[in-house]
Amino acid sequence: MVPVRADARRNRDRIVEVARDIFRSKGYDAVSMDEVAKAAQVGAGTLYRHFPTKEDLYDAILEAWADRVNAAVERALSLDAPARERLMAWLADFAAMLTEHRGAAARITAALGDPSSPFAAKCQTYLGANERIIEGLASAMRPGVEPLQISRLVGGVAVVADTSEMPPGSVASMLEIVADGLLAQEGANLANR
Amino acid sequence: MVPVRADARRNRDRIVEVARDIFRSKGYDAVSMDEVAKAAQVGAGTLYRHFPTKEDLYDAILEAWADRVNAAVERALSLDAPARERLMAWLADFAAMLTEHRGAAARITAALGDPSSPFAAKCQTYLGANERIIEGLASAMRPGVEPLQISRLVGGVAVVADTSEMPPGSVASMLEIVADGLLAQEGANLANR
DNA sequence: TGCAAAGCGGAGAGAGTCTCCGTATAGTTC
DNA sequence: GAACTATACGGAGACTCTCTCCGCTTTGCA
Repeated sequence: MVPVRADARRNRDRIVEVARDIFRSKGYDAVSMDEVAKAAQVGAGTLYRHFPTKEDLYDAILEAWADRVNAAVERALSLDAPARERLMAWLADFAAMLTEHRGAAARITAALGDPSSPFAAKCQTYLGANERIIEGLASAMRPGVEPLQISRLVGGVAVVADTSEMPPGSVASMLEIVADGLLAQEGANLANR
Repeated sequence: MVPVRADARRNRDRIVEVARDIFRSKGYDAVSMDEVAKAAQVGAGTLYRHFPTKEDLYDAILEAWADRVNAAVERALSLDAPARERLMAWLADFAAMLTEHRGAAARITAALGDPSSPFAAKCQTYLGANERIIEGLASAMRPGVEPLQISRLVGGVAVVADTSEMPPGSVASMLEIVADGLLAQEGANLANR
């Protein structure tokens, strides 16, 4: 086992903690690495040794994310409500988590199909969550829907919400359209075909 | 009326022409303004006098866009086919136009609610097109759908498609889900509620 | 206490966007 | 067609951001 020097661990922890606050208050794109280094009182070299890219740093900040995603799935599935309402609960929770830090939704969603991304582990969590949703609501779900599709649809809505200064409620109404699409049964709209 | 010097007009036209090719081959983000200036054989100062920002330059490149958007609407509405098919024709055309230049979908979609954006005029075209679609397919359309909602949903799908290296067909299947959501009638999924 | 090995930090390379301002030229006036 | 002025040109460089290199410092073990 490789020993980790105490100063290294201390610096790493302080960087993550400080960076989390800065990202939350200013958004991903508006934060420079120099700014993080200064705030954490380390040199740029130190920052970059711990986190080779800005995305790696962001990935470390999202450490606890997986747990929250899984909790949201369980919460939605365990609701005593119709399938549509449970689906909406999940979609809304997930979109909210994606837009928690400005600029994050686009990066995470873009990484969905890229195993080499620093966010690959987060994406697996995300895809797994949607897999659970599809299983849990199987009887009501549109036939043939895949986790990747739901992930991308909600990701797309989240990206737009993130970059558009939308009034509250707008996101929800867009998600309702997506939800209805995801629940559409064959022949449900036969009259329109 | 303010006279326009011949050299100025010549340069402006050449810049737009050259830039269109470069953006098409490399994508918005991968092109630097210096590169455009060099290719158009003008100095950086000249480029920036004609187009104060990179987005202004891009806006000029999209000059003929409005016509194509409107043509796509007319084409979709005039199809002799069920509403769902006509809606899909439009959504697919529009998503394709948005992803024509890599990086453009995100910028145009983000500008939808921002009247001060250089793309404001393009956004009006886009919103107007969706207004026509809603009117044209009114009887089949989900009650209460607004142009801004469709614009953002398709924009979201386009952004994801643009940043994700998706296999052909994936975009279409996501748009089908959106289309079904947009056509969902009250009570259509009653069994799930 | 001594000494590798690991870690630190900041100057600066490289890439962008965009500005400033001295120079050149188009178009008008006589 | 020469002189003049408003307009346009061009490129050096200011500023910002990500990320690297390498001489110096600190840690933890013997």
